[in-house]
Amino acid sequence: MADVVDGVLGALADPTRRELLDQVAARGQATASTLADGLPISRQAVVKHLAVLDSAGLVECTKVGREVRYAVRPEALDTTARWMATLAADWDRRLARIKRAAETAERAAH
Amino acid sequence: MADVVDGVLGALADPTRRELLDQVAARGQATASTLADGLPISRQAVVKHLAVLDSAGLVECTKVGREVRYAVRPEALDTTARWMATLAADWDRRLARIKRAAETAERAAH
DNA sequence: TCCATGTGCAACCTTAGAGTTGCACATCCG
DNA sequence: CGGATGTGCAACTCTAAGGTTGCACATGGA
Repeated sequence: MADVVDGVLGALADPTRRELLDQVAARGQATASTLADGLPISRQAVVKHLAVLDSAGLVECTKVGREVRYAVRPEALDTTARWMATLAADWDRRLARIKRAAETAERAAH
Repeated sequence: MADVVDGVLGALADPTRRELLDQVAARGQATASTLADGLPISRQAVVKHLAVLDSAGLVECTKVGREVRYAVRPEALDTTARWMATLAADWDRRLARIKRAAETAERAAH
């Protein structure tokens, strides 16, 4: 799971890749050429981004004739969301414990 | 919220920063010098990472005498986790709709 | 007061990655 | 078949980010 999270976080760090994901999700399917039309970057740049997203498990690609269609894949994103939520909850628990300990010490000081 | 998510994703993309967050969370409080002792990088590198984490809202720092203590702050992480979970759910809905449409078309073709 | 400890600041090095361009290769269609 | 369209591959540029080092500036304690 750590590998998945690592890949997803690395992939989502780039705003352009998030934009690409939004586009692909909105269209259901999309090719690198089509996506490049709607962005201020070249097709090759889009291809590289899609490769990163693919190795992170965020998209999958299918060859249809001479074109390659990309679609979104929610599993890795879901895994990462759960990891993050768990981490946040863990932090909350630790902070609550620390606060409690501080209050106890405070009372003892009086 | 987009700003928060952007900052958090950028900050969490680096493995060293995730390690730092783990350390800070585990200790409750920690200084840059202390953290640097347990990592193969210099104090200055740690300071830079903590600055990134701070501007992402993932940690907060307090000056105590001549030292600066860092602590974890869950809000931004929680916000990002929710954003991500919502996005994953959105993708799921879209994919389900597409699948349904495909099956309907399949039936109609017979 | 003097020294040790902990930070802050600034200059510098190095590399990963975001982006580009050019061209070759495959596939569809008139 | 031959041209148009869509990809793949490779070399190249450029900037930002991670990391280091050196030194100056505070603060606590003997």
